[in-house]
Amino acid sequence: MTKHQEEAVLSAFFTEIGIISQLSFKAFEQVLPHGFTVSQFSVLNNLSRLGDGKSPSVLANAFQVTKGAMTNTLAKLEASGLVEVRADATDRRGKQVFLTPAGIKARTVALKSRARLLEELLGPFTTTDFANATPFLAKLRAHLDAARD
Amino acid sequence: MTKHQEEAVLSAFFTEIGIISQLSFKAFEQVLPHGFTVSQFSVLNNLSRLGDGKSPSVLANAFQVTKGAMTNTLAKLEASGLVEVRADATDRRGKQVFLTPAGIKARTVALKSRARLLEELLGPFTTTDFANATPFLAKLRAHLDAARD
DNA sequence: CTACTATAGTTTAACGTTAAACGAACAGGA
DNA sequence: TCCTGTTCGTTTAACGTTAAACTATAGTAG
Repeated sequence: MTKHQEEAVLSAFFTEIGIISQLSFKAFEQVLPHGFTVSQFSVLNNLSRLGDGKSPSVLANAFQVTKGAMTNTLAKLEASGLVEVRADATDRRGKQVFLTPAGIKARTVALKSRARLLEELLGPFTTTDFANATPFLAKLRAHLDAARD
Repeated sequence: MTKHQEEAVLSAFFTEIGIISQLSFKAFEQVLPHGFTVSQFSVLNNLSRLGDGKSPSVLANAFQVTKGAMTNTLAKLEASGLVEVRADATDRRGKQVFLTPAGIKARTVALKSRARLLEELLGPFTTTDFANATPFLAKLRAHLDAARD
């Protein structure tokens, strides 16, 4: 295989990845309640799955987003009453983010929408198709994450 | 496999896709000459590979982007002298986009940067790994593309 | 204690994008 | 010819994001 052909293979791979990412992201966003973004859902989901009380900067790190972006996302969530941001008692610079009952409810509703969407995205494929494809992607993601300077 | 587990499989797959897309996109952008965006490169590359003289709306469609976004991208490319936008003689509403010599050169330079980057992204994997993963992704992409209402 | 450095969160300007409204030009049927 | 609807490209406001500057607090070495 020539250098040029190898390049074409990688290029095709990343092109497909990019398009799938864009299409699935948009599809998810369209299924969410109006004005509710994927970022906001992701924060809610993270707090619910992994526990709340996290600081904004920890969340920003988890989602590979700047602190400014997280300030914005949390402000929206707080304005919607889905999250409560309290001062950190042990570090007066810091804050802690907690889910409200409304936030928990909003998350479960969004989760159901996502479940319906995923079923739709499944299309002619089987769960096994996706399960088979994932390990390589996970390894690749880990490599890219580590190689990021 | 329970409904919940199936959901987790799909969710994990799309999560990996999203992260890989974001990381590789950013890596590519960082490697491009300053002020040169991936969108701009993509247009140049499309015109070079598939022939120029295309209209802005055809390009907007090809990249799944609004016409307004393409207006913006083409304005930047034209301001940099990488592209020439001419009125369409047969349809006075339309325009046609042509590569300039500088545009062709800029594309080949960017292409070399991309080749170096792809080699880096290859990491511990082989070209075959990517080649094996691509067909499923391509089929999935086609499905998502078709299912998009 | 005093500096110095680092970290938490906010704010600002800039960017690329979308959605929607718009004028101009085309296409088809009455 | 006129009407109706469609398409082309641009413009505008709004959005979410980044990068960078900034304030306030914390940690640490002298």
